[in-house]
Amino acid sequence: MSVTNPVSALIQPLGEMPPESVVFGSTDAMHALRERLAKIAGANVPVLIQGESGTGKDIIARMIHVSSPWKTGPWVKVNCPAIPGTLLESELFGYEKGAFTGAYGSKPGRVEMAHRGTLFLDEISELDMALQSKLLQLLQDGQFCRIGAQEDKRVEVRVVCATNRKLEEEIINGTFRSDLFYRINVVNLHIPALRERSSDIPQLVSYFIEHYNRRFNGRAPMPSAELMKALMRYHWPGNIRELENLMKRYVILGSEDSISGDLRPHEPDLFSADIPVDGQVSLKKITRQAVRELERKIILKVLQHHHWNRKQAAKALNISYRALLYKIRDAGLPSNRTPRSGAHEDAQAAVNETAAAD
Amino acid sequence: MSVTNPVSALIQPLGEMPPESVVFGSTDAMHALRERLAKIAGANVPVLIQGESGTGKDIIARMIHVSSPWKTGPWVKVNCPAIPGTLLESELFGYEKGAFTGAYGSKPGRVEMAHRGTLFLDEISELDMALQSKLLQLLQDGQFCRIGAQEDKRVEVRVVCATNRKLEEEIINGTFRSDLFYRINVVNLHIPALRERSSDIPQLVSYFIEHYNRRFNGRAPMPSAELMKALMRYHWPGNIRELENLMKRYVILGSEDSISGDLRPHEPDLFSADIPVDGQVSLKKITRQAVRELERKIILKVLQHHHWNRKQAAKALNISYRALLYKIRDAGLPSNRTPRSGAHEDAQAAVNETAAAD
DNA sequence: TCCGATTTGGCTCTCCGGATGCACGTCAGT
DNA sequence: ACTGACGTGCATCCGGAGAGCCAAATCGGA
Repeated sequence: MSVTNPVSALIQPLGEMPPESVVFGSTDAMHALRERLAKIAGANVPVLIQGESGTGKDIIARMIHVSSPWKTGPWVKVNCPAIPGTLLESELFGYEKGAFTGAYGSKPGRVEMAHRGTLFLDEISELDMALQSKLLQLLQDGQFCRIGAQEDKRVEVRVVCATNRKLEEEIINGTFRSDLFYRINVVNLHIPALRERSSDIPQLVSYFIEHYNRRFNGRAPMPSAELMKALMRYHWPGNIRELENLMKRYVILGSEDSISGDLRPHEPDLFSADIPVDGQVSLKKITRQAVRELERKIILKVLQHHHWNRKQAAKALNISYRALLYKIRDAGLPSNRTPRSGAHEDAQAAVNETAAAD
Repeated sequence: MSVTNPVSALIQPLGEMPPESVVFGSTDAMHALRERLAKIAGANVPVLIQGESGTGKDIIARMIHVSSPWKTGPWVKVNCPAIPGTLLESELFGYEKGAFTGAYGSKPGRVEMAHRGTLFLDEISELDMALQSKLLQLLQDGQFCRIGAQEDKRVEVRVVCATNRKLEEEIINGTFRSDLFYRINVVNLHIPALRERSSDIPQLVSYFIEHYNRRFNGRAPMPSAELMKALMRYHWPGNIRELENLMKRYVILGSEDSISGDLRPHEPDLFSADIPVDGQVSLKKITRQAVRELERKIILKVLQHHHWNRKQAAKALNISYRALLYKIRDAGLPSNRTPRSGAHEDAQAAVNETAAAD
């Protein structure tokens, strides 16, 4: 999982991908995933890949590409959060001369570049509303429009999206369009977290050690049984990427001690709202958390209903304006929001276009 | 003008539209809708289409267009929320050279492009007030004015609007002009949600399966009776679009298991974040209620785990013994004593009995 | 039957988090 | 410049949660 510059490097070195057996391991869930992938690769339908950060979503996406009929076509990856709002649109859809100050020439967007190939949108949850709409149109009828252009263009692209968040929640929060979700969620690949398939860890470990031994001319031996056990017990918040980096360090430093310190055991999950009968769990904290959560949902809903007019919302909620602000703040909701359409700040970027949704 | 181009794209492959029988199904409400549509298509009056997201408002709108006398004219669709505020105006009405910085040339708007054709405004509730006014003028006397232009222009367009919100409420909220509403609401087509016409689902399912079998060279059989029942029970928040995508997935993946997981029945969440949109229902009350509910569950569980020993339970919950008693009381939990040798005719025992004992 | 332990309810008192009102500054539209 | 909505800081106030105390009820055991 070479982390390259998110946007450049269009045609990525596919050769660096680890062999299939390593990617998938031997867990049931991953077997199912592999089969599913084989089935869907050939059909030109959008794919949504969901999985925690570091689970290798980009590798899966690339595998979809190379096993599809468009494998000879371009492979274009766009890492959405890496590009600030306004630029992302021009990056994706391109622009015509004079579309905005500084646009002296015209430029094709990534979407066009991906014609007859695969367009991979990483972290799609980060797209702002306006771009979501444009993307939706692209998915609905294969059309899009450069910024500042008069007419629509038509492309054929296979779209693969990835995210590490639960889009369902984003929809409830109002930060993701539900119609876009239904559109990209035709096929859903959920990649389990590494800790959920710890039986694959030995295989991965040996692969990485071998790989880095070769690359660094190392002689690091297989880890001891105890260390392997520790590796399997660890909960890997960074998933495979973390494992890979740890193995890299192990090979370079060459001693087990140098990494065993990082494997501190399973910290107590503070957010498990469930009712852990066993240990002491302050009821206060749980209820507090729950109240926050609930308030957040309600406030969000009411605010949306009132077009983010806080005064009205506060009145509707029967709390003081000031209190609502408090709650909004510590609910982590956007504290500055232009009233409509969710699109803020960019004065003049996005132009044009029908985009879909009914 | 280059109108033809954008519009060429807009003259969409209507061939891809499902046959009428599928769009409408056999529900009474949809029959009525079809008749109504036939009646109004020919008259040059504005139409307002209301229906949840994904119910196929755009298809209906297109059907209006193709069955109207202007079917040879352009079909122009504008998705309002896709375009941030200021730009939408130039997009809709066009601008003259020099109207604002960056306007080096003049540009016709979508309204002009739709001359002698149909203009479809999707999600019209997202229009801001200023544009609502301009649109109102257009509807009233067929005139509009490019940004920066001196004189008005005149066009003949059939205007069709769609929204998934209740405009009546928007009016009350002051976010939609009532006069515009009356103007576009001359004919009102309300499209029922899919869940409200579940008897159409089998027909739709078979249509989609056939369609996608053909497109993907699939061999997916009709779903089993149980699956069909599940499909009809599901509440389809994404309406037809969701159904379509689910069927797509079914055809591609080829197994019922691959989709049955998505049909989980309408679970009302742990403590649902429901209602408050309607009237002003205080937030406090709701949260209070929710907290009670949650506390009740937790306390019950902890108590059971501790064999109804309140002292231990209180300690486990990190609250004072006394406080636990309070909570137990106003959670309506059995406040009786060791239920063992009940020489006591407690009204509400019922619960514990067997539980305690040791 | 009596004594101590445990449980429970009722009653205050205190304390703190959250809610409020007010003042002031900012920003955008007019 | 004026207005209205929004954001922030500050002093204040309120109510509910918690703690402490006491009395009554009940049980176990002698």
